[in-house]
Amino acid sequence: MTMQHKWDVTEGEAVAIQRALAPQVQRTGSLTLDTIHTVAGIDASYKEVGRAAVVVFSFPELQIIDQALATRESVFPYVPGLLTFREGPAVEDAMQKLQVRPDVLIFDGQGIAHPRRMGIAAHMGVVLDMPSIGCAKSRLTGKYTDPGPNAGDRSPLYDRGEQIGVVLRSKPRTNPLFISIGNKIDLDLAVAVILRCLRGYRLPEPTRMADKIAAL
DNA sequence: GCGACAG
DNA sequence: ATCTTGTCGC
Repeated sequence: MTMQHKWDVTEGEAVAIQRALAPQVQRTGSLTLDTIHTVAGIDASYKEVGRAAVVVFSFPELQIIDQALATRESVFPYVPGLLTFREGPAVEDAMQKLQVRPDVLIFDGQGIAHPRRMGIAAHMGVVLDMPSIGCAKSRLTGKYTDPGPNAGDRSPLYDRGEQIGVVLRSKPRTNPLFISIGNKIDLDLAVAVILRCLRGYRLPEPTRMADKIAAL
């Protein structure tokens, strides 16, 4: 059974929560490219307060059909590996304001490509009990060889004997994206969804738009 | 003990 | 994440 947890915790408690929640991540799902009709991009920005933006797009048309914004006092500091405890609260608020419940969530951060396999996409996927994908702009953990120079070229991301994600060249002459599953989806479908959300920019349309809207 | 380190 | 103009390259 999935239940909620508090966000007002110490770093030690945050790590304990990640370890306790990790077993609840579902690395496969029942979704397919044909049953996905909506995808949402999620991102947050920080100044005095934190702002989280969620933008829902029709899929595969990629037209905006809903969006929500939420602000929250930033309490937890940015600590590599504990990003969820900084951005999670605002994301949770924004998700609650949404009128449409998207089929898949795309986060600007890691999914299971994380030391404890609990990056923000995996964590929020479990808490919200929704399919989710991690689409980070840089590496947190894992080893890989640079993917080829063409759009679509990819190479596996490994850590401790298992593949935890895919390093994807989304656009020529730009740094690759780090794709990993969040919850209730498999890696192949996650990559397929990201590829179909690309529109000529390095970032997929959902997170690119959420990024733009979250910026203060 | 020395690096690495999502946003 | 954020501070920040112009500039090199496709």
